[in-house]
Amino acid sequence: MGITKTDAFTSNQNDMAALFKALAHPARIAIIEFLLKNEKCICGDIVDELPLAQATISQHLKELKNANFIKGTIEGTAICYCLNLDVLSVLNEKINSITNQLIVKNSSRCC
Amino acid sequence: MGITKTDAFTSNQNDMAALFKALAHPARIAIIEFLLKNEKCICGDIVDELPLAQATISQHLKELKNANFIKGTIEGTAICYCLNLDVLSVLNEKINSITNQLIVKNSSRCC
DNA sequence: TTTATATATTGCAATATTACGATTAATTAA
DNA sequence: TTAATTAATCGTAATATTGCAATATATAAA
Repeated sequence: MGITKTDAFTSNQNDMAALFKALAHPARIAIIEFLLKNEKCICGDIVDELPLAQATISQHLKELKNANFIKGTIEGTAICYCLNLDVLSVLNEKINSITNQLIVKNSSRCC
Repeated sequence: MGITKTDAFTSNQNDMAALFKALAHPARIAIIEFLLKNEKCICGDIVDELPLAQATISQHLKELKNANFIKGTIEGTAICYCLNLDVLSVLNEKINSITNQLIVKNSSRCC
């Protein structure tokens, strides 16, 4: 059906999936890497950097914004987008937690 | 177009996006959580646990397997699926790296 | 006010994903 | 061999995503 059975899963499972989904496209990874290495982080710069149309990049920025990975402030006609440390920290901790649980459990693994 | 411009991005960007994509569904998060807390990890058990049809779960398992998050060994008529620590560690390090870069940079942030 | 500049939104076509019933394949038990 | 069990694959319908041209919106400069 192409539709995810959201109701069938816990809100934590849905939230985690949404975080990963926001990062599940190379353009959005590229945007995050670009924001990491640049002080100035205006949409126009990203359009110059990536081989995608302005409308497409605006769409990817919107998805990253919806997932709270980035935040934008208006600077004249331009918009300054920056990474949001909070959400990245949350994601980091969740993956750390899974990896650590697995390391502990790994002595009694079945495969 | 619904098609991602894979050629336009670095292989590292594509690889990272693929890892995140494999985790971008609540059912696959649920499968990973299930494998984390259970010693026995056979497909049938997951079908009992999740409110999805066997064919659907098999598909999700295939995606996790393709991304190397899980590995399966044949046990009689059943298949024993387990988490692959290696890939989780790689993902963990990548996110750690991004988060740490951002923490260092955060003193001079623009937003 | 008019014009230029920068980003967002809309509409649409192409492709991908999700879900499931039905079937197939492979192994075990009888 | 036959029947039972388990997981993978196929076919298909419904929905989502990606990408872009065109347009809209909003601010700054002239």
